[in-house]
Amino acid sequence: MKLSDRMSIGELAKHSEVNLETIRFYEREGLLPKPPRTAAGYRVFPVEAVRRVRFIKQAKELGFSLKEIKELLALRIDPDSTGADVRKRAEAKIADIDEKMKTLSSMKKALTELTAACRGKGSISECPILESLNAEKP
Amino acid sequence: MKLSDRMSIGELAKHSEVNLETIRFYEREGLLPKPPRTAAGYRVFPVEAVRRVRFIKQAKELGFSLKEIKELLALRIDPDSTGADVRKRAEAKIADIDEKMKTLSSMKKALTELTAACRGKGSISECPILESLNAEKP
DNA sequence: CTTGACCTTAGACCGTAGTACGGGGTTTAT
DNA sequence: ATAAACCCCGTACTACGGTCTAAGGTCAAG
Repeated sequence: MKLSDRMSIGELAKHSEVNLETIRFYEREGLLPKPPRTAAGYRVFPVEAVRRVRFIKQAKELGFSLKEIKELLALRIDPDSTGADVRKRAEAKIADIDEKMKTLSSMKKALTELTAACRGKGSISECPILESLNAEKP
Repeated sequence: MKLSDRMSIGELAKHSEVNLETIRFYEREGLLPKPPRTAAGYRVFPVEAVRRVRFIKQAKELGFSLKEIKELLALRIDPDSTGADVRKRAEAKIADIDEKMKTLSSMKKALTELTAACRGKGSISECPILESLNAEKP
C-alpha cells in the first residue's frame, strides 16, 4: 500500500526538521525542484523530497555552502551531461571530502590526546592542543 | 637563532591567509587573545597565532560556528577547570566530529559509486545518488 | 456555515561572519 | 624630509542563509 506518497509543504518541513520557510527558500534558490501544485495553488511534494532536504541540511553542517550543495545535487548521470564530465566533477567533490576528513581526523586525534591527558592526573597546565594541527604552507 | 618570533597584524594575516580585518574581528570576538602593543599602539603577535588562526579557518570549513570554535579553543588543561570537566567537553566534541565523519563517509561512498557508474557505459539515466544517504529519524 | 489549521504571496527583518571606509598616526626607504 | 607602506580606531556596509509578517485564500470538523 502507498496511502499518499505525496505531502504538503508543512509535512515536508516537519519530516525533514527544517522551518517551513526554509523549504520555500530552497525552492527559490533552486535547491529543490519546483513542485506541482493543487488546483488551489498548494505545493505537493513527493516523499523523496524529505531525503533531499535532509541531505541539504547535513551537507550544510559539514561546511558546504548552498552553492556547493547545488553542485552536489546536480551530480547525476543524465542525458544532458557526459559521463566523463560528471566523473570529473564528482572526483573534485571527493577530494574536498577527503580534505575535510583529514582535518577532522587530526582534530579528533588532538582531542583524544587531551582526554587521555585529563585521565592521567591532568596537571600539564596551559596545553593548547588544538593548535597542533597540520601546518601546511609554511 | 630566533630573529623575531613576533609579528605585526599584517604579517599574521598574510601567513594565516585571512583578511587583516578578520584578525581584528577575531580579537574582538574573543577568538584570539588580545595581543600586547608597541609604544605606538601596534599589535604584536607571537608566531603561534598563525596556527590558531589557521585552526579557526579550518574548523569553519568543517561547519563549526565561531561560537563552537571558541569552545574548542577553550579546551585545554589549565588550573581553572577540572580535568573531568574538560574531558566531558572534549568527549562531546569528539562525538560531533565522529558524526561529521560518518556523514562525509556516506557522501564519499555515494560519489564513488557515481564515478564507478560513469565508467560503466554510463546509461542509467536520472540517478540521484546523493540523496541515498542515511535516513535517520523516520 | 463558521472556526481553526493550513496554505499562498511579497516583502521586511534577522544573526553570523566578515569587509570596507574614512581620517588619522607611524615606520621605512630613498 | 617626504612618500609609500604600514598601523590605529570607529563606523558602516556586505553577503549568506534563513525567518517572520501581513493580508488573504482553502479545507476539514463540528
